[in-house]
Amino acid sequence: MELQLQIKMNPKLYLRDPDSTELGRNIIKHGIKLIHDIGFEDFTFKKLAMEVGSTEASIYRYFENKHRLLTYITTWFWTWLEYQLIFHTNNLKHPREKIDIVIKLLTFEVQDKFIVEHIDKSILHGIVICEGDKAYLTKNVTEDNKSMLFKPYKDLCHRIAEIFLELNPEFAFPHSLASTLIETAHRQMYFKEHLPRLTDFGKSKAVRPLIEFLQHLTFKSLNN
Amino acid sequence: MELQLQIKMNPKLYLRDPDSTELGRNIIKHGIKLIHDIGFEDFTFKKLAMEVGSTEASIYRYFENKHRLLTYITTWFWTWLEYQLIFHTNNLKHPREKIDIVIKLLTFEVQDKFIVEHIDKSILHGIVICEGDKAYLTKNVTEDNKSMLFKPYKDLCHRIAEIFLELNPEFAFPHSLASTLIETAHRQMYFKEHLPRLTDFGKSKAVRPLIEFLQHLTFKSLNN
DNA sequence: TTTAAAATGATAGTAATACTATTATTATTT
DNA sequence: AAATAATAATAGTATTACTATCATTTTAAA
Repeated sequence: MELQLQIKMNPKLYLRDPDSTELGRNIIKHGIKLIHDIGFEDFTFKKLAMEVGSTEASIYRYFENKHRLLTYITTWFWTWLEYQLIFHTNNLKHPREKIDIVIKLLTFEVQDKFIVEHIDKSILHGIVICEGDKAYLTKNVTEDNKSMLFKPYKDLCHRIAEIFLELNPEFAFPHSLASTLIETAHRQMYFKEHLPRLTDFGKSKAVRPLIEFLQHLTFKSLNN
Repeated sequence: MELQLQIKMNPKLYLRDPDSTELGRNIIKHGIKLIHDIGFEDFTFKKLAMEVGSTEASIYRYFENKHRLLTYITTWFWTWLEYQLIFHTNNLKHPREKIDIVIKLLTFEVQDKFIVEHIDKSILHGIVICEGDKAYLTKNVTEDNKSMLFKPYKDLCHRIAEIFLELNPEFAFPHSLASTLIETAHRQMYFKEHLPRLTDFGKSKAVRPLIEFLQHLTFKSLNN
């Protein structure tokens, strides 16, 4: 069973809703692919226009600039992740099981339950790992934050924090642990692939050691 | 007592050693200030040349591009941090105390023991928090890594990992915990200032809660 | 079904960025 | 004092990051 999914995005993320037109969806689709292939620094709207078979000017009608597009797709990812989290923890009783789901979601080890025809979530996950932080590591954070652009990330963080509190209602740092878990999952995956000496996982494809590390970190931290 | 310090940098980081000339040191000095002020994205060599009172072309004789300059200064920071760590843990017996030093160093709560006239380490710390990750989050990681550009970061990470193993020789993830601690310290400081809802620290200036969080995370993780 | 409105494509253009090259001038070293 | 090296001044190129205009196509409303 898979569910059709349409995520309603904050209108401040775009000039024209990319989800409402064929061209818009193509911008997202090829944008994800191109950013993944050449990296955010080398990515330009001109190159994207070539891929899409459209023009630079047309893409600028959808997004103010490439940074907004990056914020759009990473934000989309956080929203989707929260949906997945809700879905997969729905029938679980024990917070311990829910945390296992959180960790498996962050390491992309959970079967995707939602269909979105034009978004390749595995590639998108790769972008979030490599480029995701660049969405908020800018001089515009404060302004973007006021426009609520990071709300989905905060919502996800808060939801995870609440699960932590289920397990240990006395825990003093649920949000910090949640954001640390999210960031650490991604960063350690990046290190594992590109700077393995910063980890203890070796360069094998296995995600098992990473999952164990994240579980260790989380549960040790929560059991006071 | 303060010690004069000169850090020998990997020659692959620069075209001409900025530490060998007045102009070179000015490039580092004003580079740090300017990146901090306007952010790495808006930072250009032309603007830097204005600040320094020199020309774009002259700066290009020192650094291939602005990304190399960023890598240079962040790498300098890691080397300096390792020196500080060695210095401050020198006479300590118990690994517990050493870890406390590590955490205080990462949150900039330790008195600096080294003088470097042209580098403002407090501003540099700010850059490492906001822009530091951009040094390795690029499509050039692998190549840069082969040129050993990230060695100081790995060395620091390894040194911290060894301290962890002193406390718990059985611990399976010393390097991952070390890199997580470093990254988390910086990221949580960033969140605290710009996206406080991702933390539990509030927006007050106090670093005490952050230090407690990092201590909690580290010691709980290590005591098996 | 026609008409109006909206979206797109094609094209052009501007200011800034990210460089490279050349030559004259100023320091430094021998 | 001559040779060498570093810098300043200047110019120039390709690319980036946009904005503007207008003709054409697509979509929606009357």
